[in-house]
Amino acid sequence: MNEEQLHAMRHSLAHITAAAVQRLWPEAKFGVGPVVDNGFYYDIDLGETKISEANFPKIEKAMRGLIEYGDDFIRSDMPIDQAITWAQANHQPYKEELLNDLKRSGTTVAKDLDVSELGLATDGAAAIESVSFYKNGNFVDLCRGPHVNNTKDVGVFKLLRVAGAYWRGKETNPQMQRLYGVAFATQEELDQHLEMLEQAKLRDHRKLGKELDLYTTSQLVGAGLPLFTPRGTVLRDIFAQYSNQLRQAFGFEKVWTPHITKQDLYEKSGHWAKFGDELFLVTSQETDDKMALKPMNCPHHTQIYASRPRSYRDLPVRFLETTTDYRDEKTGELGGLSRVRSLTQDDSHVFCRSDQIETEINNLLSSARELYGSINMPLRVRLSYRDDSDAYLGELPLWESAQAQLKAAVLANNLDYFEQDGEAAFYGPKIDFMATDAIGREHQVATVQLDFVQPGRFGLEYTDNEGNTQTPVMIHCALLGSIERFLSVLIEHTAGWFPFWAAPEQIRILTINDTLLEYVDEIKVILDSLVLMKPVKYNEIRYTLDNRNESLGKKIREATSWKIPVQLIVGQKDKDGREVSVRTQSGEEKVALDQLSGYLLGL
RNA sequence: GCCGCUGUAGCUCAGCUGGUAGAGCGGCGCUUUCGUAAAGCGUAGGUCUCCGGUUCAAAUCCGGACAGCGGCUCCA
Repeated sequence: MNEEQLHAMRHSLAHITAAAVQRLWPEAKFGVGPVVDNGFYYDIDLGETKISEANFPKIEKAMRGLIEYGDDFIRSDMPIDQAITWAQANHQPYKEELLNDLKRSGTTVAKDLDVSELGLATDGAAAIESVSFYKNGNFVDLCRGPHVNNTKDVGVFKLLRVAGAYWRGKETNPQMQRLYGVAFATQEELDQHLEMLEQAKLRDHRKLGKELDLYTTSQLVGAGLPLFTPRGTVLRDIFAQYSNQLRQAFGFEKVWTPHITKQDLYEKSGHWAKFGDELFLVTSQETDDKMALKPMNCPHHTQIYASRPRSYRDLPVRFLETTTDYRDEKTGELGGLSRVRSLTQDDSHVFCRSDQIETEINNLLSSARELYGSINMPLRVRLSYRDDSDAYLGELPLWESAQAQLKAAVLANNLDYFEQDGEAAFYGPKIDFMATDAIGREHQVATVQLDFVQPGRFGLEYTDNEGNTQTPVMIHCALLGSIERFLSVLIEHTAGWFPFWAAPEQIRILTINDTLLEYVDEIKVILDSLVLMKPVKYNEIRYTLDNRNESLGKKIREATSWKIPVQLIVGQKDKDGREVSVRTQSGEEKVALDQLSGYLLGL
């Protein structure tokens, strides 16, 4: 089956879903029902009636009934005004709205809805005169098609979930119920897909975070405020150190800024106007100052820059700070480590002349490539541009120039990229690195941002070689992004098998009985003196000893389920041969004691 | 924030239409010193997330809060 047929099949199933719902709830008002990855959905307004997964058997049964009945999908065309009358007569206000849009401009205007998916005209601004309908059985729907010929031709499907979704993606619109289904040509493909979802659950960072004792949460501490255990903290620290080290090589210097600040700072930066309702406010009992927990660090760093006069010879000035920010995200947006209210950024800011932008961005892009290369994580690069809304500060020509410079940098670095309007920060465009989680959702990790706005708002200056006052350009960069979100992606990417250099517990020594402790001491002397220098410098070996009175099998089982990369098994035979049995994911081998250091350094 | 679902021992879960809580793993104790993914026996753990309500009686029904999950919206 080709893509087109699969598409028609899934789209037809969306119609059959709607038809089944209409049969069960005749008062249903329908929105749109497009095809998505692996399936389809249909948005339906049932008023006070709420569909839950408990209703799925009933709906699926009705769908199967329609499929077995074998209605043809029959296309018909209707003049647009007649179609509007039809929508009114059938109490379908959402369809009526779509038809009115079509009549007015030839396309629906909600930017988040893929109009071609909706089967609606996409020919630009010209008003259209007639629209097509498809009918299967008693269900008639505005639709461009195409569909399969007959309801019997839809393959196999399964309703997966129901979720709320705002009409046309606008928060102020009524909320509809979105019925999601997956569909494939054969039962085997459907089973494979469901099996893949099951496998993905095993990599879920929330599950592994608990199993591998990386982080925890507490109802007393609050939502979106994860607590990191010793193991999780090793991961946080080692990646932060790596990220810092990469930039320190390019002249970045660490700074430190406080976690609370007067509101004035954000009013000046422009953040207050845009994000004021997402700040945690702090009250002072001593002064009338209005304070907030810092939600980001760039305004603070501007104040360090501004603390003394700067010459063109001083530039670029590069600041680096790994620090935790606090954002009062909407509760429903929180989840695992990927969206939290306390997020730690490996943040940095370059203040430079415009002729230095290219080199600085290249340095940062190469740092990002090295970091993600070291963990074999493929990323997509998103060039995040502004759109024509009024959500952005600064002059349009500066934006256009900034966007062109970022694109040039991405091209020069041969990065796999796509461009997206409306994803920029309010102060400038971004190069965002996107990673994929276990079930295919994308998350932003590294980001490089060009900012011509904040230096001006804060009155930042330097003196050029002719003695004139100039405004520097700011480049924002985080390589990990939020450490919490980075870890969520890392955990799912590796399924908890972290690279040797990053594993919280790198080595576990497993003894076979308790007569070997003197020999174990010799091994410990070797491990204690071992320090990795790549990719992170001065990375001392982290090991433990399992000397419990348990079977070797049990010790191996436990060490493996903790996903410890190296198990050193020590028994009488190893002692006699002055060697150890090294067990890794790729198998087991004997290593002579005097070669152990070299062996481990080579991992 | 919105829509839907969920919350039982440290973990994974059982507990039918209300009659007052159970398993496996883990923990602890004893025995065992055993070379490649779980040794044997014994034992202690729970105001069933919290607060209210209905009832003779609530883990079970209802309301609220808190927390988690799937989406929507948002992400400096």
